[in-house]
Amino acid sequence: MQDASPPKKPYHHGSLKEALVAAGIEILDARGLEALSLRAIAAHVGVSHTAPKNHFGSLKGLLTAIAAEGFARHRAFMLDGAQGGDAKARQYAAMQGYIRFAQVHPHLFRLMFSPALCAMDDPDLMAAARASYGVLASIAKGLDWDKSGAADADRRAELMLWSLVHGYAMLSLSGSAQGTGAVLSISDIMPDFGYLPKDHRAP
Amino acid sequence: MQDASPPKKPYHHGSLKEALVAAGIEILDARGLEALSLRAIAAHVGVSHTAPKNHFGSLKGLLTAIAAEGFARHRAFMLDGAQGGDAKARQYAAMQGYIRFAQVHPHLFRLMFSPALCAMDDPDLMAAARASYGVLASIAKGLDWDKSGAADADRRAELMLWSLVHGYAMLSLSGSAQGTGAVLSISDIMPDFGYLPKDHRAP
DNA sequence: GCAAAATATTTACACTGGAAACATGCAAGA
DNA sequence: TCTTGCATGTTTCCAGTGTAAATATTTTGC
Repeated sequence: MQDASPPKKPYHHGSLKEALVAAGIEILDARGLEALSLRAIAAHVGVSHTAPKNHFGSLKGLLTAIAAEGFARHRAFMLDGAQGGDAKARQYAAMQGYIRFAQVHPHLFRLMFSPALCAMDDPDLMAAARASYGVLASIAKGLDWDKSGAADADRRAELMLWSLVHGYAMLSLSGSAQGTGAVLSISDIMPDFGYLPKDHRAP
Repeated sequence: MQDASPPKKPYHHGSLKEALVAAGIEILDARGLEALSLRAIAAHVGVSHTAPKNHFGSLKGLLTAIAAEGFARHRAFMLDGAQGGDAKARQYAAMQGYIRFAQVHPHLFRLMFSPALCAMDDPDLMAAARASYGVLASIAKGLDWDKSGAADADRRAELMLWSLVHGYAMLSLSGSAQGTGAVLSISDIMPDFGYLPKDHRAP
């Protein structure tokens, strides 16, 4: 009787593919993008620096897989804390989750939007990114922006919301916005949410 | 009788410092970030690959200078086409200029907001970035956002506008937003400007 | 003119990602 | 059981990178 998990069980290491992605995220969080070399990731797992090639083809392939996993966690951040709340609470949780993720995983967040490092046309990455985008898009409807009644009003409202939140997150990481390093709040850029409770968790 | 220009006139090359920055931007526009190596820039100017060290200290120093020049051009893009117009035309020109710059110099634009590549605390870079930000901030007042009357309403309106425009520009470069490659318009994310004339110039 | 400083080159080194040849371990078929 | 085939990793090598140190060359100040 075999395990019910997916049939692909690597031979030697056990599950090198996932281990490499996990190691990449650990290094990214601990030491930043500069330290994220193919050799460093491989050494962290305990294999030679050419082992990843079998699974990912090249460094870009590995970074793409890391970014895809990043989008999955990104989505989880947005969904976290929104279960069982009303519409407004869900809106707030999603937007604040977007920003909180960028603060907790700044280097991973940048990697996820760097076409020079990731293959943006990778199917897995696109699927993960779209799933993450879907969370934000679903709450855009309830914001009641763009009351023009135009045919593409929904799509435009999504793009507005995404641009606003993404821009705020990016600027805060670039160090151009502020130097305090304080916890960012969506209410800084959305007056409508100014009355909502402060962050319910530490950074 | 000497020239009235600033006293610092380099000795051998004539003006290596500026030539290196210009070469860097050329390579960036023509071949992207991956091709922007210290050796490539030096070869483009015709000096050894260690020559830049005398002027910039390290690659990071050179990239920082390139980013500073980028902010200067960025500011020029926002001011371009806004001379003599009314307030609304100036608002439109600035925002559209912000986005158009990101489209014309995508790699330079990314570099300007990459703390891993530039020294964001460099005085020259900070001054150039602040000057560029000032253009956007000056038009934020006229947009009449955040009518809450709060003490920091102005600063918040600036941050909102900046986040919105910057996020839109960044997302369009990441390839996550759309695949058409069409000319971006600020009216895509600002319904208020939907009635304004289309771009008055080709991309 | 001469010493000192600024500017640029040469050389060397540690590091990177990738390619090729080789070794190892698992699966299935005779 | 033995053997063939394939997926998985390692070893070795290579071109390329940024940086440091020693050296050469030119310009400036006196």
